[in-house]
Amino acid sequence: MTSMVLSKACTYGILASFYVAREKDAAFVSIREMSEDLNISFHFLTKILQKLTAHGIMISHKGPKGGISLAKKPEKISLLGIIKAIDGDDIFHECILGLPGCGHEKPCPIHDYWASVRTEMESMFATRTLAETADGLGQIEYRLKLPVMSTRPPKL
Amino acid sequence: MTSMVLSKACTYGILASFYVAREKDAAFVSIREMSEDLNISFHFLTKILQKLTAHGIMISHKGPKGGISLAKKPEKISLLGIIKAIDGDDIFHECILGLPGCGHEKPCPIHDYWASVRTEMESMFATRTLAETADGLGQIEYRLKLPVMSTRPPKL
DNA sequence: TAATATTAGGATTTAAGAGTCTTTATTGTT
DNA sequence: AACAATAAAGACTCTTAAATCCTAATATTA
Repeated sequence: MTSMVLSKACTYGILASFYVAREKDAAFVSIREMSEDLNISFHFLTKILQKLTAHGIMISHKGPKGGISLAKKPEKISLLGIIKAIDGDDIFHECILGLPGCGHEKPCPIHDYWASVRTEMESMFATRTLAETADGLGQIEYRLKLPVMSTRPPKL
Repeated sequence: MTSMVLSKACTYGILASFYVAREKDAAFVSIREMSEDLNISFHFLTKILQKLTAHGIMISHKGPKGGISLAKKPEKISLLGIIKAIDGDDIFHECILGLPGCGHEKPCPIHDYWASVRTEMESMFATRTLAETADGLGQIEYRLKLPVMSTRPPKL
C-alpha cells in the first residue's frame, strides 16, 4: 500500500539541509532548535545529520555554541549528494520491478522506459543544489516547517 | 536507508499480471502454480490479486479449474492502473519532501522540478500496457522468475 | 576545573509493510 | 450428494523503518 521515492529520513535530511543553508554567516545551527522549528524528532534528526557529516556534506561541533553547518558552499551541495548519503543510490540503478540481473542483456518488460525516467530523476536531483533552490523561490520560511500533528484530547 | 518507488506488493502484482497475460486462450491461471513459478508467497500473492479483481482488472473463479484471468484485453491494462490499484496514487501527487500543502501557491524548493519528473513517470506507466510490453521483448519467460534464495545448509 | 550545553552513539520501543497460517466459501467432478 | 480443488478472508507472526530513550564524549564558559 505504501510506496515512497525518498525515505522519511531522507526528506528530513533535505529539509534540514535547506534550513542550515539559510544561515548566511556560516555559524553553527543548533540541532535541537532546528528539530523544534521543523517539527522533526531531535534524536532522529541527529542521526540523519551524522550521516551527512560522515559524507563530508556537513560539519558538526560539540559543546555550547556548537551545532551543525554546511561543509561547503550551498551551490556545491546537490540534493543528489544528500539523497545518496542517506538512502544510498539503489533507487537510481535498480530494476523498477525488483528483478535482480535486469539489464541490457536480460531486460525486464519495461527496462528501457524506466531507465529513462530514472535517469531524468537522477539528473534533476543532481542539478538542484541548496543554493539555487532555497534562494529563488518564495515562502521557503513557511514551507520548511512541518505541520504539528493534531493531538488527541486527554482522557477524562 | 530504504526508499522504493513501488511497494513489493505492487511489483509482485505487475509481475503476476504479465504472467497471466501470457495465457492466450483466456483460461484461468492457477494462483498456486503462478506463485511457485514466480517464487512469490502464495497467500501474499492471493491478497494482491484480490485488489486487482476488486478494481476490475482481473477476474477470479473458485473451484477446480478455477484461478485468475485478465478482465480485459492486455492492451487495455496499463501498468498505471495496476499500480494505482495496489499502491494508490499518492506517489503521483504528493510532494517529494512530504510537505502537505505543497502546491502552486506555496511550493517547496523543488516543487516544479519534481512535478515534471513525476508527471513523466506517470505518463510512462500510463502508456505501458500488459500487451505491448510483454510481447515485444524477449526473455520474458526467464526474467519473470524471481531467483530462489540460497538456502542454508542443514545443521549436523 | 567545575558546570553546562551540545553532539555522538548504542539500546530499546513502535508502527507498518511483508509474509504465514488457518478456516470458510464456492465450484467443478465423480 | 459427496468429494476435491480452489479462491476469499481473517488472524497471526516476522522484519525493518521510524522514533524514542539513555549514557558517553566533547567543547565552552565562568
